[in-house]
Amino acid sequence: MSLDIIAFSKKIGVSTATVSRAFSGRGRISEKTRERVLEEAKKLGFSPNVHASRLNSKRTKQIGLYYGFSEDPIFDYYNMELAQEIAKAAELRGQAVNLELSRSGETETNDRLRQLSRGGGLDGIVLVVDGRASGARLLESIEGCPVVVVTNRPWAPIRKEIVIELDVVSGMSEAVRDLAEMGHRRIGFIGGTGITDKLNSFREILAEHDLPVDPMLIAEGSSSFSEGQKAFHRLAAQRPSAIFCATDVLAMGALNEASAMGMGVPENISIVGMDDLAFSAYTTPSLSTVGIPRTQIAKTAIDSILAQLDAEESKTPRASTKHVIGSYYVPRASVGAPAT
Amino acid sequence: MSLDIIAFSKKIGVSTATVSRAFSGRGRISEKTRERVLEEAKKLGFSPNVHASRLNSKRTKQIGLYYGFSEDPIFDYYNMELAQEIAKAAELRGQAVNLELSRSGETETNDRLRQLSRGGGLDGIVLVVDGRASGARLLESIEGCPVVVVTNRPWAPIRKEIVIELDVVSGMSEAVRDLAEMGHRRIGFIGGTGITDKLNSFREILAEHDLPVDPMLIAEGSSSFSEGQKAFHRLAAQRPSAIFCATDVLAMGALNEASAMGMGVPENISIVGMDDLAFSAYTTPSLSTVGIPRTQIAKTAIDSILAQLDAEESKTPRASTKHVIGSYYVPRASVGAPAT
DNA sequence: ATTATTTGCGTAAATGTTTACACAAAAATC
DNA sequence: GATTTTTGTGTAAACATTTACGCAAATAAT
Repeated sequence: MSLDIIAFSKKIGVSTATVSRAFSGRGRISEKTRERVLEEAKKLGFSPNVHASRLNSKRTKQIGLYYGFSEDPIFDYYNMELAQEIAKAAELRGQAVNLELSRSGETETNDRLRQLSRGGGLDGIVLVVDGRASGARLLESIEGCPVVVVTNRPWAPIRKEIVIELDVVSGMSEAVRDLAEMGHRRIGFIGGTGITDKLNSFREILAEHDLPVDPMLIAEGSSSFSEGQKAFHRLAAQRPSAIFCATDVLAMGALNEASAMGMGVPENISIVGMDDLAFSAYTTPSLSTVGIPRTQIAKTAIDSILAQLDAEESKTPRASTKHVIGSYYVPRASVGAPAT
Repeated sequence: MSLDIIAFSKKIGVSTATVSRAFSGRGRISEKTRERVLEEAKKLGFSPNVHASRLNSKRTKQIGLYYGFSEDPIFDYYNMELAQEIAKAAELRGQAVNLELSRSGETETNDRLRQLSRGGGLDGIVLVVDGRASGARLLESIEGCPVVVVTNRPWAPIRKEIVIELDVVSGMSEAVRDLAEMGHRRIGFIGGTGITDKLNSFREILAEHDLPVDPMLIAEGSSSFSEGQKAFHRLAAQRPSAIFCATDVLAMGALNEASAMGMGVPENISIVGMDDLAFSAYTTPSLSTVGIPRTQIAKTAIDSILAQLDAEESKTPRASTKHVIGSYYVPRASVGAPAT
């Protein structure tokens, strides 16, 4: 069918080695020959077969992106935006991204990860997890290629993995300080299941600002839009002056319900979200939110993988490394001074 | 490093052929041996090398997803949601998705596509394009693997490609009919560059409903949120009773500006978007919108590729095929009867 | 019980590259 | 001008599988 390297090299009168060198850029080859080979290749329609190529040179130029969540497979806006950044960062380093959403069950995901990591198909794996336990089990299925674990929970190293720990506290602190300085005293919290960490951080931060932690001002549930509506409805009865939501989508639910209840935002109540989704700038009023620099997460992840590959090649011993990425606060129109 | 098939097969006392058959499921092998091999593999930590495997069996189980846009590389919410659906559909068929966002320039994208398609690294390519010209050029770089072109413009076959043409007219018609029946007469349009097709369709549909097409009620620009705000501001001065936006993001800009101008939606003005993003249900008020079934696009795309591969294998002659996928209307809170 | 068919497995020849090694020609050094 | 070094290219051995083919054992047909 399509030309192979032997036929092609014969046709243009050089050896396969020369052709290989022309394409890979590795090895010694004169600039003139190189150009001629590439030109002829374009003319005759030859491209080297990637599988044969990868069978030898170990790098595959592919990075796998996996989401291992303790609950149902989620691929929400936050993760979509993160995936996009990772794809961009990978591309800048000449890597393609192999995207696989969560498999049906944990066993399947484990099998798949084992297969992929050991099979040599990937230069590295970026594993985004939310829970410690399930994440750890997934990690154990990965063997023989660098892994970066992106997590929002504290993570003690299991193997030699690279950990990117997302720290929401810094951004939340900024947000709470902002609210406190405006005079807010009764600040509520709408959380989602599995994100009790955020709630704990919230409590601590309130305490630091000498603000009361009223259990009646705390709602937990899933992190869906409708949950945001319901939770807001419950909490509003307690007359908080501001509400902190664990995700932007929850915050949008809250915004929506506020409007339905005839409460003006921010005149009657201030609302803060978390995630800094692109969309959070598009709500009415635009949503104040706490975000984690996704571009930085992505860049760190990809760079770490490539660095680890290089280290492996030069036989440098490696140990688990941790990067902690902080968060920031974006004040927007959904926050204002409390009604007096 | 990790076990190869020769060492592994020797260790468990079978031939490499048997191991290969156990993993692939192809060829003749007794259930008992098969199970034993797989079990031992798990125990000893063996997984077949994917590159060596793919070098022989032609299928790679990877489908490439590319966005070829005439303008700057865009990977907006709409395309993210589409990508997600494609990844899901692929996964159901045991395919992984190789995601590459647009390269910096068209030449680079072309080279990359040529390399990937001829290199044998992909079972097929899904090419999402917005313009006819650039899409056609990209398509010409693809050789030697099935392609599905997803387009919202009329597309005449170039090679033997499969075309998925998205038809927004059906959904827009529904929407306009709904507005007309409610009594709307002055309906405006906010479009984006490169989507004059939608505007043309809009004009035709209005004409069908004997509604006037007032050029003062038509705004064109980019399809960003801020453009939506600006365009709404201009159009509102002309007192339309409803506005049709070419994308949901434009519509969100419109919603935002309406609120800023103190106009109630839908009491003073109705707003309809297009894309049916998940987020459009989360706005305040929730956004009526016209969508195209993304799940169906994705399923059609993946199935078409696999069908084409099968056809190739059995040497069935193939011709270009076109699937036209219609749109639907989702009425929500942003639409109501016009003020009398 | 004999023959025909099917089943299970091993042997060995692809698969299409890369790269270590060898070697001549060209360039640099003395 | 002779020797050393560098450069450019070719030869052939990996790389780790799959699969066509062959053959014995097991099963089915007569």
